[in-house]
This record gives sequence, structure tokens and C-alpha cells, in this order.
Amino acid sequence: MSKSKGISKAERTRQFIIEKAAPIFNKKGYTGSSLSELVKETGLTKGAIYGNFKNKDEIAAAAFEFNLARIREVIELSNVDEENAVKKLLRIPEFYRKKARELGASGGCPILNTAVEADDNNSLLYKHVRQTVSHWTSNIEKIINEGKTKKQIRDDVSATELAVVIISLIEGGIMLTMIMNEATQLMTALDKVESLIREAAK
Amino acid sequence: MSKSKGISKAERTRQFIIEKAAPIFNKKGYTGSSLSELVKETGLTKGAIYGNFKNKDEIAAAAFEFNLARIREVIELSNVDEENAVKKLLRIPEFYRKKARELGASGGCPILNTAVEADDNNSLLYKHVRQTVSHWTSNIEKIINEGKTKKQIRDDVSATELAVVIISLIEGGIMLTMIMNEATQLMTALDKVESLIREAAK
DNA sequence: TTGATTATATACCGATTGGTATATTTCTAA
DNA sequence: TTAGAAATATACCAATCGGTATATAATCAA
Repeated sequence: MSKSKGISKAERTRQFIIEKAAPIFNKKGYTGSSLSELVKETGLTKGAIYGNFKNKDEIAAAAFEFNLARIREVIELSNVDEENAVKKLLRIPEFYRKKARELGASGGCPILNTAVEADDNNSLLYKHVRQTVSHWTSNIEKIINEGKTKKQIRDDVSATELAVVIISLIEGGIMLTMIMNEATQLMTALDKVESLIREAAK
Repeated sequence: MSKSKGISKAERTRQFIIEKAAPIFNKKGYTGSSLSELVKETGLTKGAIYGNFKNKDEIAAAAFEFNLARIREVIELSNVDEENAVKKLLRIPEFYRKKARELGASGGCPILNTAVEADDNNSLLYKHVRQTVSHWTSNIEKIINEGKTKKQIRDDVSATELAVVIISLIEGGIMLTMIMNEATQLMTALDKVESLIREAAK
């Protein structure tokens, strides 16, 4: 009998493998992560892994989606129930302030990591991360434009530009924090993100 | 007879290997670059390569230094002959505006690439990039502090914070430009860097 | 409880990895 | 010109890579 509802054994194993694979891929990257490492980490055999995934690419893609889930809420901010666009935007630095430690422990930002490794090939991973970045950018732009309509954000603010500046500061700040191994750089970048958002308010 | 002065054959070969290895390592990273690829690209044999380098790590370190040389002038700005600190700082975004295309063609920013790949291990490369970032940051801080002394930059500007913000914007902007494959994101980030520097002026 | 199916383990594959010992060639100083 | 040294090529190594065919074990519907 299955342990819970309609979830098959394989599906549970698949999830288990993804959970174990996710931090490995985030820390070591696609080429740096090996099947033998997954075997060691999961305690399963290669046969079990390849019974649930077609190939390494598919594991990497699933691991990326798993890692992405941890920061999904900051990308999908448009769904948040908040009338004020400025307050809504301020959720972004707030999110990273809360999750900074957790993010560092799991190998950094999956978007940054994957983007940097995949930007020179045309892998499945490249398409995933590219779409994610595109999605994130346009979501921020949308919030800004709505704020302008509601007279909460100044008319002379460029949504496209502010979105790019916010993301650049965050990802650049994460990179500095990861390489210097101290949280201050990211915090400084987040402070700036916050003040820029406040300056954009009417 | 040697072709030029005291430069030995091996030294020329070494330089030749580094030149060929540099873009490979910058594009594909340390784990993604293989010796066989270097053999193919240089036209030399593995014996020749290992006759000039102890191991892969040493080639990677040399390749990183070579890649770094292309952006060294922006890190060593303190040497530039310029009285005005604000103008001196403005050389940073100016530099990246000029080199954007070249940087993209050679695989992006070596600091960003190497930092992201090496931040989870204690490799030779990690120490190199960490020191470079540290050096870059303190150089910018120094310029800002000198500017404050000369009454060119406002007293309430934090050198540490502005330095981190500038670097974060640039590296984050590069990442966005690399993954989206268009120059606009970096240009937007550089615009912001420029305006922040101007705002810091007295 | 059984029989069929699904899932995992075992044992293997060829290719490639970083690296090395040694033979051969090229250079260089006398 | 030649002998010795320096540099490069050849041929190899064990280990690991991603992947697979097949045997065994666990699961599940009847």
C-alpha cells in the first residue's frame, strides 16, 4: 500500500533525488556536479536515478526549478495582496534580508549561478534561467507602472530602468557577499535598493 | 637562435598557451574546460602543455590573470593622473561602456565568472578572485575618501557603501546583459552608477 | 495471496578526464 | 659543427565521466 494518497513510490523517490541534487548543483554547477556524487548523497544507485530521470540535463533542470522555488515568491510579487506599489516593491529587499543566510548556505542565488555558467552555451538550463530573468524583470516593471497609474510612483521614473537597477544591485550584492564570505555587501546593496524605491515614490 | 632578446622558447610557448586558454576558461569555467580542448585550440600536445605548467590549476590561474589584465586599468584607477575624484570615479562606467562589446565576446567579466564558480570551494582561483575583489573595493574607497578630503565629495557619503553599490551595479548589470544577450541592461546599470557618482559630488 | 508491473540494484560499456614516463626533436652555447 | 640541454611529442596510466542492459526486489491491483 502506498504511504500517502496517489503519490507513487517513484514520484517520492524522484522528489527525494531532486532535494538532494539541488544544493549540489547550486554549489558546484552543472559540469561540476557528477552522477557519482548524487549516488553518494542519495544513498541510491545509478540505476535508481536513471530510472527516474532521462539524463543529467533533466536532473539539473529539476534541481534548478527546486532551487528557484525558494525564491519564487520574490519573483511572483505581483500576486501579493498589497495596494501600495511602493510597499510591494519594498518586499523585494525585505525578502532578501530575511533569506540571506539561508541563501548563502545553499550555495547562493540559483539565478546568478545558473546564468553565469549557462550564458555561453545553449543548454536547457540557459533557456530556463533566461525566461526566469525575463519574467522577474517584467513583473517588477508591471508593479512600477501600476504604481504610476495609481499616483504612488513618480511619472518620470522609468519602469524598465528601475527594474534593471534593482536586480543588478541584488545579484551583484549576492556575488560580493558570496566571494567575500560576509553578509555586509548584500545588506549594503539592499539598503540602496530600498532607498531607490523610496525615492521613486511620490 | 632566439627570436627576441632573453625570452626563451618555453616562455613564448607558455604565453601562447595562456592566450589560447584564457577565453576558454572564461567561457566554460574551470571544470568545464578540459586539457583536450587546450590541445585542440593550441595545436600543441599535452606533453608540451604539461612541460610548461604543473597542472590544470596553474593554467587556470594564469588564464584568470590574463583575463584580469584586460580590466586591470579599471581596478587600478588610483594610479590614473586625475586631480578630481569625481572625474576619476566616472572613469569606471566609462571604461565598461567602451569595453562592453569586447567583454561580452570573450565570455563576460572574469571576476564575476570566477567568483560564482569558485565561491564554494577553497581553490587557488577562489583566493585570486577574492583578493582581486578586495583590492578593487578598497581602491574605490580610497578615491572617494581622497575626494572627501579635497572637498570634492560630500562628507555624508559612505565610501564603503558607495564602493559596494558601484561594483554590485556593474557586475549585476553584466550578468543581466550576458544572460539576456543584449547590451541595454549593462548600459542602464552604468547610467545609474554615473548618476550616483554625480550625486555624491559637492 | 497472487501475478504482473513497477522500481531499484548490479554490472557493465566506451569515452574522456587529469596526469606522467619516456622517447624524440629542437634549440643553444661552445 | 657538435655535444648537451631544453622543449615538445608519443604513448600510456588509473580514475572517473555519463549512460545502459539486465537481473533482482518491492509494490500494487485483482
